[in-house]
Amino acid sequence: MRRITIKDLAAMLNLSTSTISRALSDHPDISEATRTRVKETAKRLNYRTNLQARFFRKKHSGLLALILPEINMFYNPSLIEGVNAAIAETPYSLVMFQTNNNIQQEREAIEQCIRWAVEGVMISVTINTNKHNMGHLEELRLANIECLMYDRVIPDTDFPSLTIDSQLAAKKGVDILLEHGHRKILGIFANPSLAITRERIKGFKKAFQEAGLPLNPDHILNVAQASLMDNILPVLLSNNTFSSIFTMTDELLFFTTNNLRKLNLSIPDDLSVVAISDGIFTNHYYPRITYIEDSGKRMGRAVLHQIIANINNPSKEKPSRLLPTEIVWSNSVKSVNA
Amino acid sequence: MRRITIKDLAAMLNLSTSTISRALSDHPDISEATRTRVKETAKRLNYRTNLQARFFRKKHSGLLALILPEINMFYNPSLIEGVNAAIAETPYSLVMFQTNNNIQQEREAIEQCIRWAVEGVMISVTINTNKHNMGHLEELRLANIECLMYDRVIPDTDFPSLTIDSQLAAKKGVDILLEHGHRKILGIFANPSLAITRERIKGFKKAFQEAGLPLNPDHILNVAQASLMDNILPVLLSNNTFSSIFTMTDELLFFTTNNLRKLNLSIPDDLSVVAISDGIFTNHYYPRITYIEDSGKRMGRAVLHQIIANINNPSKEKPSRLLPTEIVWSNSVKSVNA
DNA sequence: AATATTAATGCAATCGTTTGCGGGAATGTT
DNA sequence: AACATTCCCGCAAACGATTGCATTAATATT
Repeated sequence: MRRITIKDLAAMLNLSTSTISRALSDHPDISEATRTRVKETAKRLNYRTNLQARFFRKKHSGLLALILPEINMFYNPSLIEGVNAAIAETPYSLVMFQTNNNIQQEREAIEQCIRWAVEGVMISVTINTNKHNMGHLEELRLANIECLMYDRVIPDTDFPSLTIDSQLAAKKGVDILLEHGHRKILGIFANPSLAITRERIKGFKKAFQEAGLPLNPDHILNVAQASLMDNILPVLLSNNTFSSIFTMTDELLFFTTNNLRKLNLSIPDDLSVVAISDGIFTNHYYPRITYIEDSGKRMGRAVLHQIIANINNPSKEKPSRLLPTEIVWSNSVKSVNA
Repeated sequence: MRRITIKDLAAMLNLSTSTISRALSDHPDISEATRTRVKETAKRLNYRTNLQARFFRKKHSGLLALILPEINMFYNPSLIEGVNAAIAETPYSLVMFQTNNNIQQEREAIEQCIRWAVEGVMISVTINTNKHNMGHLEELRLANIECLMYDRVIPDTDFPSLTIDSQLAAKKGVDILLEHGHRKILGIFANPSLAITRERIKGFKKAFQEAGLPLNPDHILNVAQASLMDNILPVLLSNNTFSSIFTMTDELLFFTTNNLRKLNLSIPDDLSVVAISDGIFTNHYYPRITYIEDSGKRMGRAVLHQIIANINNPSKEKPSRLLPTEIVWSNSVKSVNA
């Protein structure tokens, strides 16, 4: 049973394919009468336009690509959800690629994007991608494909990007702790090769600086892999007398809470905790944690809308944007004497 | 700067497009000399085959669709990861749709699949999809598109499906508790309109039955939404004297651990716990939980390989398969006197 | 040397849809 | 009545790649 095509409809109705095509897309040239006649038999025969053929002829693909480095429990799921929710209201479809933080896989994903002639690429780069090995991103520009970096971005390039205002978010979080009298704050950060890590560390430092307080650089912990915290944190917490912890992501927060539980330390009685969080984990976890919201879902929506906007403004300047963040309060912060 | 096409190469090398095409795909008709000549200039000019055009001509799309009802922290992320990992080794690309457990969105997703002429659809249906409203799935069959249900499947249809052996997995989990002397076991299950829920409940019951033990039906808890547990569980646990808990998913386990923490009940001293789990959460959470592994990543891989196998065997029978499960031991189960 | 065989390439149609252009019939205008 | 418009529709090319078949040139066979 072959697929019904416009030709079939044309033959069946003694019309030309052009008339069928125009009738189906409500072209004013076609009379009301034949228009409904065409549409009815199209429906009756279960005709569906072949998007592959349509986009091929129209010289665009109707495809948007989402490239992500990895998928864990946090952030990326809600980002995917946001992208999917937003794309459903557009004529585009989403193709997905995962790079496993492997730059070679990232190159291949981008090759596929070019071959597919996707109209836009939303990419969160691998942990190893930087200014000096991003030739594959340049290929996108050469191929005239819009590229928008989100979350894990490479700063100071002429590719547009979309992230939260990481620096300010971190500062806000630390400010909360400082305002509650905390001075010995352990800052837990991800891999420093990530720009967002560096930005959030900057915010951490800035909070101390603007408060006119000294910062012990040993109080900044960088963990390349969150699971390493299970080794580091018990030692660190027993050798020091931190009164509070700030984590730059949900994943780090998760491992932090695990370790506090293991060490029989409770929040906020033994330690106050603030995090930058997507909000999903923090809104379900007990005890509730005060967090600076970095909603993956919102980011997903924003990224999708932005890339479509960029596609529709091929000439205009495409600036990088920083999304603002809000504090979501809970009881994970206790006041202490400064 | 237009995209380089085969025509461009042909003109440039004074060859026909057919020769270019064949040279690029190593057709034996083409001499070694011109073959390398073509490939070199193709590389030099940064030529990339237009997949849209190729697949259009070849009458297949090179697209596989993944349809999922929702994306939460658990299971689906690792399923997506598994699918992505496996598809990377194939010539296919992945398009994704999310239905938000809305059957209308599911219909639209399937419409898109047909329009795109995807070659296979991997679908976990919405909570509302059942034998009597699955007409949209029949459309796939009419369109000659392979369809494979996974995880949330509709049983007793002639669509092939892939799930774990839910009944056996649940039985295994409960057996562990029974063997450790537990008799008052709280079974926590998801929405009973899901086939996997019903299967797992069957397994729960079967464990008691085969052990020749009575089962109090009140000990089976069905929660439509996991977050509702925050209201139900405290009451249930204070009105009863359960010695252990079995949860059928990670999400239910997560809310369970939350509530135990809130109630100051510890695992396994106050309550033993066993779950069916993807393994990601359970391998990072403290305290560790003994679980029956239902790895989303493995499922993702299996689903992808299965649908490709089905595509390549259009005529053959396509049976539904049940994946086996293994127990992963931890210290979340304490022996009690029966 | 005539014929058969093989090797290398080109011709042209094709996939399903869109679209610029042109044309005939009906209607409107003077 | 002659002309200009408007309305509806068809013709045919095009998008980029693939492929059955034809064609030419080179080589082998007798």
